[in-house]
Amino acid sequence: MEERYNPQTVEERWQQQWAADKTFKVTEDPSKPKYYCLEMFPYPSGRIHMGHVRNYSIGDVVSRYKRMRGFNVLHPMGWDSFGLPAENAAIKHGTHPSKWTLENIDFMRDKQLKRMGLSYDWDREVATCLQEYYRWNQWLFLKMYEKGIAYKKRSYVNWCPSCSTVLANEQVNEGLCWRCSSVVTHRELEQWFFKITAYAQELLDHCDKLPGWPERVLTMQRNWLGRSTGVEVDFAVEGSGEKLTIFTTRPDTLYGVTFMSIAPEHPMVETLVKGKQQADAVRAFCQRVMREDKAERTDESREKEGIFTGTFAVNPLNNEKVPVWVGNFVLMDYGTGAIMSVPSHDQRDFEFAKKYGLPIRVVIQNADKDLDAATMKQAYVGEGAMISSGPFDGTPNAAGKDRVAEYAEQKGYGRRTVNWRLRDWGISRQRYWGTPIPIIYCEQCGTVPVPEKDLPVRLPVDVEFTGKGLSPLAESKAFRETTCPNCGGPARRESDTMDTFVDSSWYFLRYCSPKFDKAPFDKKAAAYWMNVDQYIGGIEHAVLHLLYARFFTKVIRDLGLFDGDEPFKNLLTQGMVIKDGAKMSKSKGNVVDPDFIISKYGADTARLFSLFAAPPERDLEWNDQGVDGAYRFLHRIWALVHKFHGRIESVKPAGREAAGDPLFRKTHLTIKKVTEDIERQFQFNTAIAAMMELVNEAYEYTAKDVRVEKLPVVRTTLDALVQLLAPFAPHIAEELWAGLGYEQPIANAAWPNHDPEAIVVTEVTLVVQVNGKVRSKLVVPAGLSDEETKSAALADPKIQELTAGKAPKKVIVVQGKLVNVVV
RNA sequence: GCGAGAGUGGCGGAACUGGCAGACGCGCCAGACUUAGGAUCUGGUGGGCAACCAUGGGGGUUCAAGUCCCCCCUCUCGCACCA
Repeated sequence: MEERYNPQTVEERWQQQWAADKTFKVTEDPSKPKYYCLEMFPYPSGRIHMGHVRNYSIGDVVSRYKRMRGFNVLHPMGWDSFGLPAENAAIKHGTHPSKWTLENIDFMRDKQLKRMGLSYDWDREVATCLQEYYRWNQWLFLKMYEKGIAYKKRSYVNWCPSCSTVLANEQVNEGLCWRCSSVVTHRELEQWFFKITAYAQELLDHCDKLPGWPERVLTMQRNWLGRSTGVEVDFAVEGSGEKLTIFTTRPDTLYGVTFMSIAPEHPMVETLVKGKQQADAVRAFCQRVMREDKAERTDESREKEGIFTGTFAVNPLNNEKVPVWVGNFVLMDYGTGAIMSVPSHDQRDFEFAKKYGLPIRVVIQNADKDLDAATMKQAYVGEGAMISSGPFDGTPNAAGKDRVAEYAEQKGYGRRTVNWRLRDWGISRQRYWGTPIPIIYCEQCGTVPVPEKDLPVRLPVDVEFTGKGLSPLAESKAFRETTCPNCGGPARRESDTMDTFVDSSWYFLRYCSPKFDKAPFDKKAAAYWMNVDQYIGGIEHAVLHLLYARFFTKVIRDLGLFDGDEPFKNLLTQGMVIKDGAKMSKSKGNVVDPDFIISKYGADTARLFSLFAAPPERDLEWNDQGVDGAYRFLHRIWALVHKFHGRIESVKPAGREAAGDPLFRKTHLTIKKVTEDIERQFQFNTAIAAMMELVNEAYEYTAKDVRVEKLPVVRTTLDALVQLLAPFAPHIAEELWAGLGYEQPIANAAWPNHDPEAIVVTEVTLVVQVNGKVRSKLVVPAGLSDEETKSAALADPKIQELTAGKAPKKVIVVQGKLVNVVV
């Protein structure tokens, strides 16, 4: 054993050893409890960043800890390797996306992740851009197509002009592209969708069955799903046989309707304006609104505008004629794209009515009975009794909702419905570097799925990357032109690729049997390993990846491939790594390079600091001097072990006879504390602090020469310390373990248990308060009764002096801790 | 606006069912060893001379409040014309 800790040599040695021994290779073993620990796999951008270091350090502690506790731990890693940056690099530098991506993967695996000493089973590595993986995307797509879950439709979609592709709703934030923050526009296109809405109710219900998920993620998912119940009501359009159907959550206000509003995209616009004098003005209005980009369109502060179509519709409840308007705030893709407007009880309608001089009628009266349409300053949205509502007058509006709904259903012009904010997932991408959608268009046979035997539809390599015009696939004649699998006639391939979120929606299943070639995964292997016991990743995927993965799991279940409803039992969302109060970014110049830290201090220090500086869920403020502290701590442990190296290997650890020895006691307390901190929501920061305390105490204990009879205690302490350290700083732990004379790697050693007998106390320090203020402390034997404790406290001279002989009003005793004398 | 989370020394953060606020680390101060120290070790370190005062602010409950209750302020994140 070297005198001084040298992380570079130690780390290299053990990384090679683990690789040579295949220490972390696992197979299904029914005799052992399994544990599946997973960190979100990275996009191979070329370099890992501190967020990755933190993410994988957390996962590695969990995995190594569970291993030491006797679990058969599946801990895999792979690459989310389809995506735009590869294609952009191709356009800019002329490197093929495949070359760029595979080189990045090699670099990140061999030069970065492997240098971190992570306990992955590298034999299970997957890369989504390889046909061995993406063929199963295509296979799943075909199964979903058969079941009607994958379908094509023409609709208005989000278009990012910078990425030149369509985006799903989840991928637009405040009107901006999630990836490049460009302003998103609208386009009417024919696109492939996954019917995630068919699973909306189940996705919502199962939110209640995920107690291991952070509440805020579940809240975000519930909000995103956005279930609302209401009623659809048909209004007859005057002068035509057609009807206009609206959706409302407030059927209790149906008698207050004074006009209607429809979306500019509504298919009935043309019918409504036909032959009217304002027809051209309405068409122009619709055109203008539809040209607006998503950010403008959904800006809440935007002025509400509208235009009368010239046509009236009839409210079926009271047979009143109300004008039909087109409103710029009405959304085509929510509800029916048409709404009834009740200015008295809806703030938006109120403002709209005031602006255009439309009538206002109160139909819910408040408790003070002072609502008056003529004097109202804003809509009244509270509770009250229904008025001016025909047969429903006097009904409390809450009950009225149901009564009106029922009435409308009976009369045949209304029905109760559920509406979701969630839209179907648009998965077509007009880009090259993704999974080709396995569909062929035949002039004769129409849309024909690629037969399963013809999978995979491979991405052609010989395409051009110009960054202009259509995507490379659409421009490639060789790819596009094909024959119909049905009739053999000329046909054209679908040239869109799948959203890369498809890839990450089931990769956790692929890890269970990554080489399986008969199906996406081996059902038996998945039955053994699934679910993921602990999933760890960033909060930014709260409603993207995490929702899609839940959806896919249910679809895969319904395809009969897997028995389970949910993929991830427990979810840990780690905080960001920040520096100088801001997220690390090139533009701010506050990026800390993991390679630099690892080269300078070693991976163990990098891991230790990223776990020590904050609890995992919170943001972590990077501090270069804090890293020095972690480094110093490892040096201190090294020096401690080295001090006894050579004369302790043959010493047996202390047994119960050592009870009462302060270091022995502290050692067992530390085992208890570290174990509890890991079990209790992964409080790694306090677990490490506890180890530091033990080291400090061991330094004190061994400052002078240690007598021979105390060596067993020292042995116990050093053994435990190294075992506890092993999941956090595995390389140095291996080296020290060997230094203590062990021949088997600590990666396979057992986690220590604390001995309850060893932490029993014989004396306690009693805090004595007078009127709630600490006035004295005294050491008393443990296990005193309340009465004995009280006497001991009152006998204390300091307390006697303060109470001045007066009898206390009251004495509170907290056994073994505290006495409060109230005078 | 709605929802969630947070506010504790110079800094990152501890404090489990209410029971010694500030564990542990950084930084800082002093000392030791040193030609030297940005290495290492030892000690000290919330404020105040003190009584005392201190967990965003103000009330309250309690023998006792960072922790429980009420009101308010600030910050972060998510959602936000969803009818």
